[in-house]
Amino acid sequence: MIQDARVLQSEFVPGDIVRRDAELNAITRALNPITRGESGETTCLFGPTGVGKTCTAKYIFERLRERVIDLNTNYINCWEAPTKFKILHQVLDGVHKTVDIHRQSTPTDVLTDRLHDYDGPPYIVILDEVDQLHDTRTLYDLSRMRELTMILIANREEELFARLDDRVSSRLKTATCIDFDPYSTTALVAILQDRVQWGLEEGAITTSQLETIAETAAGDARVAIGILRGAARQAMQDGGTEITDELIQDTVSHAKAEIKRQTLDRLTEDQRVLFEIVSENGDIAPSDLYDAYQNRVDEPKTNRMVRNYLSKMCQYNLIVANGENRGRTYRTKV
DNA sequence: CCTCCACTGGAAGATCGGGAAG
DNA sequence: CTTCCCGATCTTCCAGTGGAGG
Repeated sequence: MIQDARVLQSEFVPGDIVRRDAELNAITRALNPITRGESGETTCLFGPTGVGKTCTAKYIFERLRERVIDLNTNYINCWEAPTKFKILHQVLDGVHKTVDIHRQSTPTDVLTDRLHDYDGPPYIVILDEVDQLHDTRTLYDLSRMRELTMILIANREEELFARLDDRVSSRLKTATCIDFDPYSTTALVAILQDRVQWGLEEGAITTSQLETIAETAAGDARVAIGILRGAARQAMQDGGTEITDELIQDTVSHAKAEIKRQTLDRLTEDQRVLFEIVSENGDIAPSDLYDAYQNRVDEPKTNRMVRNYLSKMCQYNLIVANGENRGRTYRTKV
């Protein structure tokens, strides 16, 4: 039943991007100087998860590599490497400038110097989830590297720019910013159909089933593709040749649980306890939250550290803080 | 209006952990 | 092995904010 499992992975970069023509054109225009061997404009892609930001950026990568012979590219996820050292290290790694830097104890100055010494062909770096960056001055160091073109990907424009210091934001003033809106149900169906065409045998799934998937995914293509993949995999294990409605229902709830588990896996033990407490209590005041946390953990971190955790989890979209100062309460998102 | 105080988040310094040099 | 150095993490301290209650 499954013809090509690769296209059922949400990370798969399709040969054609469905329904993102305007965005593609804008990015292509910003990066056009690269085809002449110059560096392109810094480009920022904003939008919620699963709207095709990463996919579109990677697609552009591929197209540019076809047209430009001398080009270095690199994809960095700032969630996985949020510190200045790791980011700079990975950027240098993309142009093989790190052979002699193994130790963590290399001062970041050494890395910055080496960035500035780079005089190779144009170099494009995608910084995904850039709002997870610990030290936004890292962006300043990167923006001073002349041959480097940055594609920055983040959830919300305001939140990213609010965290930048003046030097960085003035550098990014001229950046091309592109907002990605959530997909409509019909757009999601079109995306799924594209994948189904390459990935599944004919007749394996109906259009109305794709619509069901698209509706539950609520604009998030990653979720939609995840459900499709799960249903196809299960149908194959069951030895069927088509996907039934019940199977879709099962997979939908399964997929939701899976996504939640993955986000929670990215948290530390202390953060997970905090998340549990918040989700058990609905709306909870900061002091009550900290008391509960102290009771539940053997070696509680300080109140200040807990506040760091909470603001981090707000950034991760796991919880929301309502109100300022005294009136603040926390609750889980969604 | 004024004072109190729970809460936030910046800054600075302490501590941890890992890799390298001696 | 010890010592040193780095980034990362955590604590300590504190100024600023704004709602509650006199």
